[in-house]
This record gives sequence, structure tokens and C-alpha cells, in this order.
Amino acid sequence: MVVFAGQGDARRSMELLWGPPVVAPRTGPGPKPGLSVEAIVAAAIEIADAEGMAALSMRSVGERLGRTAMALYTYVPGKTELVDLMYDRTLAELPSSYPAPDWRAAALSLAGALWDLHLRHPWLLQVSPARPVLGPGEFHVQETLLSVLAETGLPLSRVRWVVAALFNIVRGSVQAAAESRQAATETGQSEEDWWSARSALLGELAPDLTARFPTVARLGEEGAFEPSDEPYLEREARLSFEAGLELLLDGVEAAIVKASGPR
Amino acid sequence: MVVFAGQGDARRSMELLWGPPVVAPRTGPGPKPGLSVEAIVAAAIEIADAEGMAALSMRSVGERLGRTAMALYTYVPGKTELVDLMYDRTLAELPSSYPAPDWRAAALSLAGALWDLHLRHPWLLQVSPARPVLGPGEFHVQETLLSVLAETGLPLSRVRWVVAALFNIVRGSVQAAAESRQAATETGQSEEDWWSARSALLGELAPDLTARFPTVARLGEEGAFEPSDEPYLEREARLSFEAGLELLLDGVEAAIVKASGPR
DNA sequence: GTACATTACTTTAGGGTGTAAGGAGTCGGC
DNA sequence: GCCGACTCCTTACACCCTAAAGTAATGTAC
Repeated sequence: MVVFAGQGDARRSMELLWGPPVVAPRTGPGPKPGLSVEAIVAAAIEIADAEGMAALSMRSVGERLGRTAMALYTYVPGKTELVDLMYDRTLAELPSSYPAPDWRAAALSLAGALWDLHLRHPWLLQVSPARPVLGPGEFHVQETLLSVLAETGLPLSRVRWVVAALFNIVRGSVQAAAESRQAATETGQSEEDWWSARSALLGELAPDLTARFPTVARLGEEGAFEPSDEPYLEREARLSFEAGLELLLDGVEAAIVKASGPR
Repeated sequence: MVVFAGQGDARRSMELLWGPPVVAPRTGPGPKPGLSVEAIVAAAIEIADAEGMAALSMRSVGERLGRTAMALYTYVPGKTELVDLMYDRTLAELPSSYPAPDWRAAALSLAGALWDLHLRHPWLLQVSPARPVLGPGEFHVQETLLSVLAETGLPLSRVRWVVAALFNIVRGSVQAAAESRQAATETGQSEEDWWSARSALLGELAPDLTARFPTVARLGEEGAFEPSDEPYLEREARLSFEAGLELLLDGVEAAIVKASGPR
């Protein structure tokens, strides 16, 4: 279900995101509203956090609030808009200040916060960041990322690309960690079991693996499978995050040196 | 619908991915199979390419092949497995050789090919890369990425992180481009119209925008909105891709210098 | 104090989805 | 010629989003 908001809904959508201009306490005939947009969004986020995006339906949200699914349509135009609201409200959780001795430490700390945010709300990764929601939360994240990385002294027109790359690296690497957790809690099967079963199958069904993919095989022999308390895939994801980030920041440093002239 | 393959299906799933050990021409009673796994996967890919992942249903695939939805279940255990097959078969499209004067040129060319692949099959981005499918296509991509970047001379245990970061940057940036295309073809509304409508709404509903998000606002004033033939968001995405990649590769170069000792 | 407009919420219904169960029809081997 | 295996279909169920219409509650106006 990929829906692109049409012209007509755009206004309503934006009003919900940015809140009513005045919080008028609604006077007039009719029963008092028993729900609110915020309550609905909060309930939806709770469901998605606890049971994943697959369990999020208008019915499940309504049920959690003691209503039917259709009751929600009084407050929210449809599920698409509800998800947009969930996304934007959640992004607003990101702290905005990252005091640190230098830009690099601040960037690391910010990236870590972004990572944590996504692990807390793994369903964020299933909401596409490409269709811009243009809500306050999204602006807040952009503002924070931009202002922290503006400390590099690079022109803003270049900082924006750094921001984009950092965002992509965080999202990409945290995805593995998030799904690893979800899979573990949902299937109950330990990751080690899963992995050993799979590699047994691989060895049986694709005996020429090392010949066809020598470099992958070499990597498998070399470094992998050191025991650790942390779940394997999750550790893998975290390491990938840290290493990718360091590489990127090294690239930024190189750009700074190049920009300030070859001394 | 996020389903994690259980223990029982794992074998069947892997057999489909890696193909039958022998391509026995099936002797025995019963009608000749009118379909095949490959035909089903191909039809599914065509639908996803043309109409997006939302249009992909067992019914639609069956219809394209002149069958009902249930007929597919003779060949494929379920939709989850079908999507896994689509994903893996599509990844196998990636060319495997990238002759170039140096590793950097090869990496750029490879990343470009990966970008093109995703743009040709935008639904790839809706298939999570976190749950490893462990099919030949996935191994092929890993092998190609690893072997191209092994040219840097860095130890394989570090190259793997470069691979991961590069993959994330490509996927993250191509997502915007892909959705921009899809939105344009689906809604018929030009991107400019969409954008101007939205910014009008923004100005009306959030008049304090520049005060609340000064850095974003400064960026908006500075560089944006240069006219171009290419659609705005798509160009944006491509630039973000190229810039992010350059940053990353600069980081890799720095790592090489550091590893080879400070001369 | 009563009629009415307005609103919250429910029920009903329609068109989608994935897939379990069981019934045709078709073919190879005996 | 028939049996058993196999493909494919019909039916059915449980879920999904949401349009439309009905019901109950509330405040305002006369």
C-alpha cells in the first residue's frame, strides 16, 4: 500500500502535522470528543514498538483505545496519514544539543542517538524517508544534523551531502540490528541455531560455494564467528555502523583539509 | 506482513534459491507442469517493475500467467519465498567485472551499476536487506563488492565495512530517486507543482519556520532551486549519491595511507 | 422546553489480501 | 483399463482499509 497524498488531502495532512493554529476548546453542538489525534498516534506508536508494523491496523489501534476502527476516521483521514504522524512525532524525540569538544565527537554522539532512536522504534525503517513528510519532526532532525555538521566549517551546500550520507549509513546498519532483535523475539529460535542450520543447508545445497565466491569464503574463514555475549547479527550491525561512520568522518576531514588549501 | 521463515520451510526455501541439485525432467504420472518457478518469478518481477510492489499479489501474478492465485502454491511455498526469489534473482543481474585503471574508478563504476540496478527495480528497496536471504544472487553481489574493494589493499576484515557502508549509501540515496519517479508517474502531478503547493502550505501553517530551523532555512535560501531538465528530487538524489560516495572513498584513501604507515 | 444542527461513534458493506481444504481433470506406469 | 500421482481450480475463511449510512449525544436557538 503505497499511497501518495493527493492535492486535496495535503492541507489536512499538514494541519495535523503542524497542529492547529489555535487550540480552540471546541464549542458547539455534538458529543464531546473522547479521543484525540495525539492519543491515537501514541497508541499506534505503542503497538508498532511492541508488536511491529505488521500488527498495526486501524482495528488494533481502535481496540487499544476501546473503539472501533472507524472511530479513528473522525480524527485522522486514513492510515497513510496516521503513519506519517507516527513517523514525524517519533523523529521529534531526537535530542537537539550535542555539546562536545570538537565536531567529530559531536557527530559521533549524534549518530549514536539516531541509532538508538531507530532501535527503540524499529518500524521507522519501514517508513520510507524518500517521500518527505515535511513535518516538524523531520525538520527538527534535519536541523540538528545540519547544525552539528556545520561545525566542520564546510559550506552548507556540502554539509547537506554529509548529512545525507550519515543518515543513510545509520539507517542501513541499524536495520540489521533491529530485525535481528525482532526475529529473535518472534521466532524464539536463537540466532546461533538459525545460523548453524542455514550454513549446514548451504554446504549441502551449494557445495561449490568457496569456488564460486572465493572472496566471501576467505572472509568467512578469516574473521568471523568470534564468540561474544552480544547476539551475532546485532554486533555485526553495530560494528558496521561504527566502522562506516569512521570512514565517512575521515572523508569529511580530508574534505576540510582540501578546502582550507594545501597549507 | 513481516514473516521470518521458520525451521521447516528453510530447506524448501534454500532448494528453490539454489536450484534443484539435478534438473531431472520429471518422469511419472500426473499432468505436465504448465508453469515453473522461474516463469513465476519472472512474471512477479515484471509486475513489480511496472506497477510497484503494492500491485504484486498472488492473484496478479497468477492472472498474468493465465492461472489462479492458488496454482502458484504448487511451485512456491508462499509469497514470502516468492519475494525472496525475486530479490535474489534480481541481484544476480549485477555485472561482475569492473576493469578500471585503479580501485577508485572500479568502485565508482560498481556503485553506479548498483544504483542503476536499483533504479531498474525500485521494489528492491522495499525488500529488507537485513534478513539475509543467502541465495546465489546475494552472494554474487557480496563477492563482487568485496573483490573490487579488496583492490585497496586493506585487510578483508576492514574491506567488509567499506562494502557495507557503500551499499547503504547507494540504497539510501537511490530510494529518493526511485520514489520520485514512481510518484510522478502515478499521480501525474509534476514535481514542481507538488513542491510549490507544499511550500505554500508550510509558509501558512508554520510561519515561524526560519526561526525554529535556522540552518535548514539558510540552506534553502543558499543553494536550492537551480533550474534543471532533470526532475528535482531525482537530481538531488543523484548528487547525494555521488557526493556521499566521494566522501566515503576519501575516507578509504585516508585509511590506506594510515595503514601503510606515516611514511 | 422543544426542535434542530452538529458531532462521535457504530454497523454494514464492498473490494482487497494471503492461503487452507478439498474437488476436478490429466497423465505415466502397470 | 485402471490406479495413483500430480496440476490446477473452486470455495472458504480471516484479515485488511474505508465508503456510506444509521444512531446517540450534545449544545444552541427559538
